[in-house]
Parts: sequence; structure tokens; C-alpha cells
Amino acid sequence: MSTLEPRTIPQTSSKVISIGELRAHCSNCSMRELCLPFGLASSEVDQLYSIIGSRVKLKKGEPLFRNGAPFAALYAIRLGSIKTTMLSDDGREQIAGYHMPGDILGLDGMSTNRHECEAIALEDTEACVIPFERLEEISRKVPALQHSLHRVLGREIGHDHRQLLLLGSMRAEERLAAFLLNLSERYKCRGYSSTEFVLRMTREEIGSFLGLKLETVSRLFSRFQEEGLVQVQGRAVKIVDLPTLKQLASVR
Amino acid sequence: MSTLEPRTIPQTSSKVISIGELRAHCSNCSMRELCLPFGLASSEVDQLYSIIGSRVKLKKGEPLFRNGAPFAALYAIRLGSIKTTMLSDDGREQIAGYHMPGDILGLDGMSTNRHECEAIALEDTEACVIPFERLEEISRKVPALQHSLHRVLGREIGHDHRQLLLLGSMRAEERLAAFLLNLSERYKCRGYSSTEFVLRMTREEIGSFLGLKLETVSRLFSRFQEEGLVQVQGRAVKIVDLPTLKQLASVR
DNA sequence: CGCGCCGTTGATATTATTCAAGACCAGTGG
DNA sequence: CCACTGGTCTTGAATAATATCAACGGCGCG
Repeated sequence: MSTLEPRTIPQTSSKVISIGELRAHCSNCSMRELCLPFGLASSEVDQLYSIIGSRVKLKKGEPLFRNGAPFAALYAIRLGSIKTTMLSDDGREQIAGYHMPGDILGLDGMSTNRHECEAIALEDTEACVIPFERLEEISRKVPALQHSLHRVLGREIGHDHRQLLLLGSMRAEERLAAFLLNLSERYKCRGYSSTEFVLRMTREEIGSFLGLKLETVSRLFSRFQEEGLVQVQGRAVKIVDLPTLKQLASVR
Repeated sequence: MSTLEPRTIPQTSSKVISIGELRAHCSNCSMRELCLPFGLASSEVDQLYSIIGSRVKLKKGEPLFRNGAPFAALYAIRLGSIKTTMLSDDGREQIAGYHMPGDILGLDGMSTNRHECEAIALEDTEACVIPFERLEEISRKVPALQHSLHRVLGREIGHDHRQLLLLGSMRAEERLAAFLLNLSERYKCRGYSSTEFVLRMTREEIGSFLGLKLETVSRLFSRFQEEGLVQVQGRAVKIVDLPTLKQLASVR
């Protein structure tokens, strides 16, 4: 089954909800502060909402889009979480992003009109489909929306650069500390606890994201626990000593 | 001397050429095929050109913009080369990009309205200043330009993701091979030799870019030379065995 | 209940870094 | 013209960090 036939909707078997079935609207979506609508007046949000043709529901492990699939839309996560992975020719994979509600996915497709990575749900997940041509169209009419899109793009680039810094110049323990702090911060922004959360990735996936092997990640968790920085039980993490963790990650 | 006072023009002592002095125009710039004008009709290029307020000339080592500087413009390199570096709080730096003519810089500033990295000239360099607000303005009127900007942004994101793959999952020799192939490809696109070129970075800078130490880079160059993959003399590189190099980098 | 995936931990191997010394090269000033 | 200097590059030896290999325990699910 080729992933290359042109389609507007992601290559997945999951249910696509037609717009008629939607009750939720951007303006009462709990993620509007982090997502594309941020900073828009309500009439502007309405225009954005008007082009959101559908939502997608994904079960754990299902792809939102696959490597090489035609690019037709951006996706805003409403619920759940998604990893994006880059594939090298010899089969190795590198997790490039770990996304949660409010994040916008699919930006990588804008240059070649093909997605250049895979986006896989880490748990049951729901995302809004934002047809890109229509988004371009209305963002020409609505400066605030254009600006918002640019802000999202800049944020993605900034994040990638910080991840380059992490992978290129931090040691293993610094990487894990930075990872935990990053999650902490993002959960906080979303109104969840910044000190207790459940990881949605396996040790192997965390390792891939951080440029480490799964055993190294596991050992580090154990050591952090010994040293009283965190409490870990499988994927449940509780941050105990935030200051030391910050110092480790050399993050302000 | 603070780098934070608001200015439109980069914080540098270099000469800024007013528009009156310009002879060159986008449409006869040799980089138009790679740069923002790509795919635009000539009247559209004229509109783009109309907002390019000035060009900047930088001497080797001078900054195009500094970390934390206010974001007001994108920059298109006409001539020369520029590195962009991320700074961690404890002073370490990571080179996030190695840019050459036709590349667009400054995209990282779009989210926070501050540049989040430093852009330093690696040799005498010339860049066009593209005021961002005006670019947003005319890209609302000119769909092709809007699209071109999005393409540039997508390209940057795609490039960053490939660099994440490199830093996160390739071994030292694979990284250097991939680096050389990437340069080869880019020089080729620009009409230069794809097999013989001069590096504009020191071993230390290459190391930073690749997440390695300068000694490791030096040893790898020596080994590649022994193995007949390249000929190296200081910064002058000649690629001898392209196929093996490609195989090493596991790049198609 | 058993199987498969996930996570932990130890022993060992490998890779890259660190430390150190010296060569090379271009620019500078005597 | 030459010696001097600072930055860059190369190479070797020792060391540290992380990966690899291997064994096992636990948990969830069919």
C-alpha cells in the first residue's frame, strides 16, 4: 500500500469527524491560548474555525501522517500526544518532536509538499485538520492570523534550535534534566501539574529523542531518583528537586 | 554596550548601503533561484525588491544580528557565508547553521520578536535586508510571495530536522561524511564545483556544528584522506570517492 | 496462565573526549 | 629579512562517557 497517493486527509483508518458533528469551536477550546487562535479577536477566530474541515481521532500507534505523504493540511492537537520521527535510509529513526495539545504539526511539509517525517499517536489522540491552502487564503485576509501562523513557525524553528543545542553540546544527564524541565514547563502552560506527570514514551523513545540509548535513559532515571531529584515509577514522574534539576540542565 | 536597544538595522559597525546606491536587483541576482524570489513572476519580484531597503556588508567575524536583538527583518545572503550559533546559559555554544548565498536568515525571531541566536560572518559577506512587517504586508497581496515565504520556512524546518537526525543518531564519521555531502550538494546548486571547495569554518566550528570536538574532526579528516575518500589541505577539500562517502552517510 | 513488551541492572566494549605536545602558517613589528 | 606571536591544525596517549551485550523481573493483555 503506497503512502503516495494524493489525499487531503491523513492516511489512517481512523474515524474522521465531519464538521456537522462538531460541538467544540476554537473559541472554547482549552488550547486556544497556545494554538493558532492565540491573540486573535473573536471574529478572526471564527474565520479560522470556518476552514477547519474536520477532526481526526487516532488510536495509540496510528499515524497522523506518514513520511512522504502529500502535504495538504496542518494539524492542531486537541487531546493526547504525538511523536514525530525522522527516518534515515538505513532504517534508524530519530524522534524529532514530542507534541501535546495546542501544538501544531505538519509544518515540515510546507517546502516540498510532502511530509518529511512521520507523526504517530502515543496514546488516543484527537487533532483538528487545518487545510493549508485555505489557511494561506484567509491568512492573506486576516493579518492577525498571518502573524499568528508566523509565530507558530518561528516557535517551531526556535524549538528545533534548542534541541540542536541539546543534542550537540549537552551530556546525557543534562539532556534528561532538560527534557524533564521542558515537559514540566509545557504541562504547566496547559494547566496541568508541573511536578507530576506521566510520560507517554517508552525509554527507547525518550532515548531516541535525546540521542541516547534506552539503557542510558533507564540508568539516569535511577540515578536521578537515588540523588533525590525525581521519583520515578515506570512512566510516572514526580519532580522533587526542581532547582538542582535546572542547574543540571543549565537552563535559566 | 547593550544589544537590546531597538533598531531596525543589525548591530554592527559595518557600512549600510542605502537603496539609492544599489545597482543589483533581485531579478538579476544570481541567487534568485534559491532565494525568496524563486517561482515568482517578474512583477512579483519587483514588489519584493521594492521593500528591500538596504544591503549590509559584514567583515569576517562581524555579527548580522546578536542573540536577544530585536527582530525586524529577514536577511538574504548575497555573498559570503554566515554561521548561526545558539548559546547555552553556561557559555557553551552550538552552531545551528552554516549559511551561504541564497539562504534566508533570521527566521528564528518570528515567534518572540527577538533573535534567539547569533549570526556571525565567516568571511566578508553581503546580505539583503528584508523588513519583516513589509514582507508580511506584501505577501498578503501576493499569494506567490506568501507561498514562497512558507516554502522557505518549511525548508528551514526540514533542514533542522535532518540535523537533529544527524546529531541524534549518527556516529562521528557518518556526521562528517554527511556534512561534506551537504556542502557538496549546496555548492552544486549554486553553480560551484561539487567536489572541490574551501571550508569557511575552523575545525572547532565544524565540530560544534556536528556535535564533536575539534580533535575528532581533525582525526576524521586525516582518516578520510588515508582511506582515499577526500583530499584535505587545511580548509581546502576535494572529494575523491563520492559513492563511498554517500554510503558512509547513509544518504541516498 | 503465558507471552510479549518494557524496564532495570551488571559487565564489558567501543567511541569520542581530554590532555598534552608540537607543527604550520599568516601577520606584525623590530 | 627575520624572529616572534597567536591562532589553527595534527597526532599520540590516557581517560571518561556512553553503547553494547546479556540476564532477569515485572506488568498488562489476550
